[in-house]
Amino acid sequence: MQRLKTVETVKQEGKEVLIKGWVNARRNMGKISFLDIRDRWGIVQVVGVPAELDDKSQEELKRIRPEYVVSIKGIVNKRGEKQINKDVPTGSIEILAKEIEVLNESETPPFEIDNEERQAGEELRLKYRYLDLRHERMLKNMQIRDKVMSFTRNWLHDNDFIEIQTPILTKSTPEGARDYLVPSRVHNGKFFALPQSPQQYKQLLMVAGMDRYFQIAPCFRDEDARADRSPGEFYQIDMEMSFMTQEEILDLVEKMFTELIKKHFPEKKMTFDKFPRLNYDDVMKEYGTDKPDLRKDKNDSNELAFAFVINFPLFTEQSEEDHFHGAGDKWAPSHHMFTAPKPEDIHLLDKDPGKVKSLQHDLVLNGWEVGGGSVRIHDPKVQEKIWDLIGFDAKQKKQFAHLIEAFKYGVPPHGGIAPGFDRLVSLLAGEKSIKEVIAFPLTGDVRDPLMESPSDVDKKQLDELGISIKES
RNA sequence: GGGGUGGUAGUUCAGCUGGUUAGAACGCCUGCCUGUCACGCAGGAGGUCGAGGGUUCGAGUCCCUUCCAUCCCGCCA
Repeated sequence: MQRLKTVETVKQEGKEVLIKGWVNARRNMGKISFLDIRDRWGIVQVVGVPAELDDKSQEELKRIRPEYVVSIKGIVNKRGEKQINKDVPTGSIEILAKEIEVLNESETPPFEIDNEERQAGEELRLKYRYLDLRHERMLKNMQIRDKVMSFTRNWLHDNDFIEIQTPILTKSTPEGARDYLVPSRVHNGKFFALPQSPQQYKQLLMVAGMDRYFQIAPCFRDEDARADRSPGEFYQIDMEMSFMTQEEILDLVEKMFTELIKKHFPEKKMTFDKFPRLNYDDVMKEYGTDKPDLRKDKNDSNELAFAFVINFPLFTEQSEEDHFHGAGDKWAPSHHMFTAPKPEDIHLLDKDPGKVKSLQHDLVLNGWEVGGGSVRIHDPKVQEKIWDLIGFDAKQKKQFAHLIEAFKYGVPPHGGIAPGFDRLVSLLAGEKSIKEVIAFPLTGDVRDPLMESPSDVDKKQLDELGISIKES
């Protein structure tokens, strides 16, 4: 006999069914007991009456405790008028048990799984994440994440994007954040870096003629965590397109997210049908931040106020001691060094770099930055000029020689955007912290209490890598 | 690197200006209960008050040191 999902039993009135799952609750009334059986799809009530059970099943019924894994065969009965529970999808029926088997016992969990108002501390939740994920809310968050992931994939495929995996072991370059480094065994003393974003690869894919690329890309940055910032690793919906203007890129992103909300989140209210395109200068003046919360009701997590911020300055000025990664001048790119200046401002690069606006665009949602991108530089001469302005020396330029080399061979005008996947899902799930939508997140101080990583390694491993560690 | 907040039962927390035997809720164990659905009722077990030192007749409470957790700033092109 095939097992049914708990929620499917509601359609099986009068029939014999087999269900398997966890004991969510047990209510013992003396001669009659009720069990709430939980699986990924929901909960169904099982009625245990000794007279209906063989000896073995009676014994099994007695020993059942919460979180035991059980297999139950029984008849689906309609509940009496007074017994109907409107709060549960399967509340109109119950299963009269005929055979009960305990498939596995469970120790008492270290915290109450189903207690919304008294939730365990984060350290404990993460140490026992597999129990924490049994919570209805966490299951829902994983399902939302899955929906956003599959919708995005399908939508982009339907719109002529090709999904391509770029390397995880790549090269450390003087870009924004601190790199995670991976020592090379074959080349002792040299290191791979984990990608902060597939930025250069996706631009090279445009040179390769892929036209429209995307990847749900893992990104790694060794910077400290925040509520909206996962430490270590996170995902971006990384997109790059050839022959597209900035406005065409923004239109496409707007269309994708509008259709996502319409299809999977019909309960959400969009503040703007057409995402406003806001000037950076105006936004800073009016809201004092480049990621304003534009909701009409700031407390309504069902309201979604998407907007684009454009016309960023190409550079930000920086102080003497705060040089851009050792580079020598006072200008740092406000987005990244591949961002194109607005064509009409190129003449200002020599005279007044601070006045140059760029083709950068940010996507903001309810006060969070949920994506950034730009139209890129595709003229090697302009790229060279940008590097000079941020003070790159010959050695630093050489680290990007491959890109300049590639740009000699017919590079199309191109640009892209990378919406932050985890942030987007957090906002759609109504969660304040990004950790709530990641199955196994790291703690704020970059640990995994479950696996206990990072960890020590064998001396033999270190020797192979040519690494010695100071004894403390 | 800097700052805020916290650490008391398995969990979430209360515990006042220092003063008998450190409490609550939930969870757990035992018993009773044939219509519950977070069942109910009766009883019970469970604590090195993060650790070390100090002040005091007396410290969960005050002081010092230290460890741990969590949030924010810096940082995150």
